[in-house]
Amino acid sequence: MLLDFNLKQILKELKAKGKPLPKEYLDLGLAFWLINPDEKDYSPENLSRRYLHEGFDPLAGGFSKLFQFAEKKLKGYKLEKLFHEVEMPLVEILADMELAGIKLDLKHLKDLDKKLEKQLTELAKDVYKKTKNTFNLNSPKQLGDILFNKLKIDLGGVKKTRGGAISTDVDTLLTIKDRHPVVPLILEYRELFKLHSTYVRPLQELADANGRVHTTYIQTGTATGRLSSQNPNLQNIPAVGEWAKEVRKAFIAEKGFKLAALDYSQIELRILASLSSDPNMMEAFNNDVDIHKLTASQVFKVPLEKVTPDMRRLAKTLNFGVSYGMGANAFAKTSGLSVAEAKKFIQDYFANFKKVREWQEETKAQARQQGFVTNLNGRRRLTLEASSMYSREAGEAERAAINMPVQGLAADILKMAMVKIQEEFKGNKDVRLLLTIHDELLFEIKENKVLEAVKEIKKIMESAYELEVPIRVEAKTGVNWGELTNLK
DNA sequence: CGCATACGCGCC
DNA sequence: AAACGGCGCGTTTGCG
Repeated sequence: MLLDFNLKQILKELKAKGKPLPKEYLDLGLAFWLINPDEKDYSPENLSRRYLHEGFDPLAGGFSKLFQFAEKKLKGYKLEKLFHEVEMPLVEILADMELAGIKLDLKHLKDLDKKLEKQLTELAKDVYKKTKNTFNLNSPKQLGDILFNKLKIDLGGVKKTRGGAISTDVDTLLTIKDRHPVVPLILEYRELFKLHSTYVRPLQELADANGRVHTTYIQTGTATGRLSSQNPNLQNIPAVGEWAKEVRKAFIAEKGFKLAALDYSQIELRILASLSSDPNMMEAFNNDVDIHKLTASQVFKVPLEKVTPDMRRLAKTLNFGVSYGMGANAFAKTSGLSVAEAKKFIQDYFANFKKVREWQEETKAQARQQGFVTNLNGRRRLTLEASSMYSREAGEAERAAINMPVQGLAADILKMAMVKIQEEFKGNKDVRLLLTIHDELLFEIKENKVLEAVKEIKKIMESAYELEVPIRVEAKTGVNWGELTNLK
């Protein structure tokens, strides 16, 4: 039995050298992450410091002693199954995904790069002209000074930052966009600069000799059970808007292959329906009704046919917000309603989904009383601040507490599906899992195998876990990530 | 000079 | 005045 930290890295190195993998291995960092996922650092040095007060010196006894210590805790917390059957098998899967990487259309990126640079130069020039000033457009401080001190734009409705400065974020710029002709230019500059500096430019630099980029997944990177991705982060590639589409078009399939994206439809809301056993919400999913539309019809008290796109959009915000514990203030801000109206909508929402509120209240009580919450698989997270005397702190912990069982189970379901998919397609060179984006898996599949493989993957994903409502997966395919089309 | 922080923003 | 859960990253700015 090989016990170590960073086993993914070890496996990657062995694979790269064509050497055989150890028969049995366990990752200690992962074990300790399951025990307490809120630690930032899962190195042996830090764990030693962290657990010293329990009369234990991990470094003294070596990794074997350390694992004995972890094993006891995993057992006590009923986390062994998650550890041995989900997280550990995932290590090699992630290693393979990282080694595979995803192919980039470097020519497309270069063209995009040029277009963005040209646009940015023009926009900046225009901004300097309209403000009669030359300054660093990327400095919120300088920008705020120009907009509100030099141009004396009205401050009505403009908020302050944490540090007390006048905010220049998108929300602020949108509220003042009709107060001065330069503001829309700044909004556009912001959008394009972000795309260029965060995506288009770095991606080109990170591509290997075959034009593929290799992310690194951090398996101990979140407190809820999700994965995170870094260097580059391929879980936050732009998805909305025309420019975003151009960026996504740069992610392509190898010659002879196609990309296939399979994503869980409304997985978190399905989980919420299931956990709360809310009859109303369960019925929607059992009957395959559009949940946002249904919510709209109930909150607005109109028949389904009378739901307008605006009503649906509002209901969608409500549906998402509720699982995060959103209050009237935040809902008002994101929906454009007044706080009073927002409050009313949230009330109506919970009147319709009574059991959802009950479940949330029970979970918050648990968080306060036991100091931790768990999801259906035993995945746990400490919630010590839930009983804080500071209401802001307690509120934050409560919101995290009601979110974790939902987000954490969604993460588990995806991970369990990944493990099953790997078992099914082990050694199959025609089907490669490339990326995971929380509720979505992106594959590269040999052209003539796409239909067959996608059908099988979809089946596995939809049956990876049994909820009280059906789980649905949508599949899309195409030659690049920006132009995928539905596959049914 | 390097480093940490503030700010802002991309995704689910 | 008042944070909506989970992340990673680029740029600016101020500090040692």
